Amino acid sequence: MKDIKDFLRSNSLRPTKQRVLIAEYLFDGENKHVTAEKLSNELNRRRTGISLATVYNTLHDFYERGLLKKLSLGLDRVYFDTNTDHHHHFYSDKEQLLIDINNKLKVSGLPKLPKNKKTNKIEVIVHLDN
Amino acid sequence: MKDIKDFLRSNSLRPTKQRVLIAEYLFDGENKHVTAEKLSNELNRRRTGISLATVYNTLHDFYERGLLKKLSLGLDRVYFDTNTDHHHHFYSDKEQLLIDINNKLKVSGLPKLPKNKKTNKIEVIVHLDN
DNA sequence: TATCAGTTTAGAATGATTCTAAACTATTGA
DNA sequence: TCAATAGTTTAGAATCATTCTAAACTGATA
Ligand SMILES: [Mn+2]
Ligand SMILES: [Mn+2]
Ligand SMILES: [Zn+2]
Ligand SMILES: [Zn+2]
Repeated sequence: MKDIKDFLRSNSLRPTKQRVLIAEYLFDGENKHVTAEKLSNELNRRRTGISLATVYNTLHDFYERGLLKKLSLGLDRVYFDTNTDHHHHFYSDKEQLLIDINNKLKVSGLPKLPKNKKTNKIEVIVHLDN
Repeated sequence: MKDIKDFLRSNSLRPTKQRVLIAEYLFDGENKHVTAEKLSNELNRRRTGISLATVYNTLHDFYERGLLKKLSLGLDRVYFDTNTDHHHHFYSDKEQLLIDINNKLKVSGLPKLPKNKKTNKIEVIVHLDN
């Protein structure tokens, strides 16, 4: 798609066929939470022949351009989030469940910050069971 | 210390000299956030000769007995928290900073839960910069 | 004190991620 | 058009926190 190539170029990324295929999947309109492994599986399902190294490189490139958010919620497995607005999550480690909370959550009652520190962002994770 | 041996026994843990030394350090009255590596370094500083495997085993044993909380905040490194009350954190990945928020935070404006799910706990992480 | 379940330990294994360095390709200026 | 080059892809090695293995050790019990 011409659109996706321009999208990549406008983010200082050469529109290689690998990046085009990955971007087409990730930015198809619906928000996604993917791990490198899950994305790689999906790309294999599509017979793209894209290597796992390229999946990692591309996710990292997109992240550095601000096209993805990076989530480190549980142990050892990084999620990349196509929803780059500030938002929160329902999360279940056991069920590999990750759902956006786009509502305006409000967190009140915070104590004063440590000296010489400023808040970067407030992250709310609603851990689910059952 | 007799107290610590009883404390361990009352939690179905044999008071070996390794566990006694680790418990003495962890439960000395001030709340701590330790990684296996940081705890191992501290124990080496004290010339205890406790192996890293035992540090992992003991942290895990204490966690299973509910004597520690487990925190997976950033990438790849697990923190164990001697504060077992429900609480939140100021956190800086870059500075390895982790400070308890014991105030009664309030989170309001949550949307309805996904079907057939219930909230286990709400975790608030205030990410700090600078 | 003998027995045995529980514990400790060194070292191997695991697994997500990063690194390396060689082959490949999109871009561009002549 | 196309050579030159900077950027990209890739297989496989390396990294590193953590877990596993299985053999040696020890606290509890009778
Ligand atoms: Mn890891
Ligand atoms: Mn790991
Ligand atoms: Zn999200
Ligand atoms: Zn804490």
